[in-house]
Amino acid sequence: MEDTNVKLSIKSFTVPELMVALPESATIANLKKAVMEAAMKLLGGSLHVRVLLQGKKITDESKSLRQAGISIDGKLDSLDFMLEPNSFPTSSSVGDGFLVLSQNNNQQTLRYPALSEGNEINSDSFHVGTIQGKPQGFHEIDSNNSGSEMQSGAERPAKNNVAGNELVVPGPCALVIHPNQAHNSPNGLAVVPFSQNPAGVSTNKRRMRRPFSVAEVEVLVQAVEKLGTGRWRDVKLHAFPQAKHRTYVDLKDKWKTLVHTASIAPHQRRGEPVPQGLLDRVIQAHSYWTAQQAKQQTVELKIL
DNA sequence: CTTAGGG
DNA sequence: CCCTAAG
Repeated sequence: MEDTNVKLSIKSFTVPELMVALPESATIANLKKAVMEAAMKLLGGSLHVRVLLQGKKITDESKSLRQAGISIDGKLDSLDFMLEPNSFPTSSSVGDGFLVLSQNNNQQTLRYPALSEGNEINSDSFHVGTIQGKPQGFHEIDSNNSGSEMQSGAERPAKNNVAGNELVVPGPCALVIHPNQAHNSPNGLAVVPFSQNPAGVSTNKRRMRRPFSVAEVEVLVQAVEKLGTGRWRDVKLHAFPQAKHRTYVDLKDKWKTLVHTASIAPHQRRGEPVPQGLLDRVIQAHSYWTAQQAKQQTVELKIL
């Protein structure tokens, strides 16, 4: 039995989101120190490494890489590693499902809101890096790490979070500066644990990439064939009522890419190949509903 | 909040 | 995926 080595390289680690608060009078040096302390505190605590393949977490640790689908020929679309606080043991006792990087229970507790999404993947785990496997044992890495930006734009205009029954976008942490009072701490700086955004600072975190599976595409196409391309709210409700991710805007965007995908040569397509049969249906439906929409507009003009 | 498109 | 002007 061949046992080829699956070589992987992690291009870079995105530091988990850190919370830092300090007075405006603090210096850049103070800022650096505060961030350093937050980082050290995080690393000092025990963390877990979670492995995700194409957005789905791999829970069965007894699986071999090959069985899990992490093989050279397994056209790995995206292998992700995330660091998670060792707050709540997922299920079993010790040494269970994860690799414990560090077993140090430091003093102050940096809290990371554990907002789970039922059966879905915890969207607020820390995305650390992405690795991609290539057919020939070559490996690239998704340079697009969606992690915390600790550079300049640490803040943006407040976003209106949809608070409906769905469309839940956690994003509890971000590096923010408390413009308010100077906490009483050794040097006026303080690494504080916060639950939300006390100062009303926008918590914007890019969502993790979740490539549509062929099965999902199938469902989407089915829905669009029935409902058309102008009622994404309904498409979402009919095709992905339970998927917390996959908002109607996502579905609309996916349809857009599908239409495009169907128009380009197969060799130019990326990701898991979508059956040509499905792409044909995409074109059919797209064509049909586009014409339908044109007719609608004609009617509207007649009325006017 | 939903549509509809550009970014 | 994100951002947003319009509706």
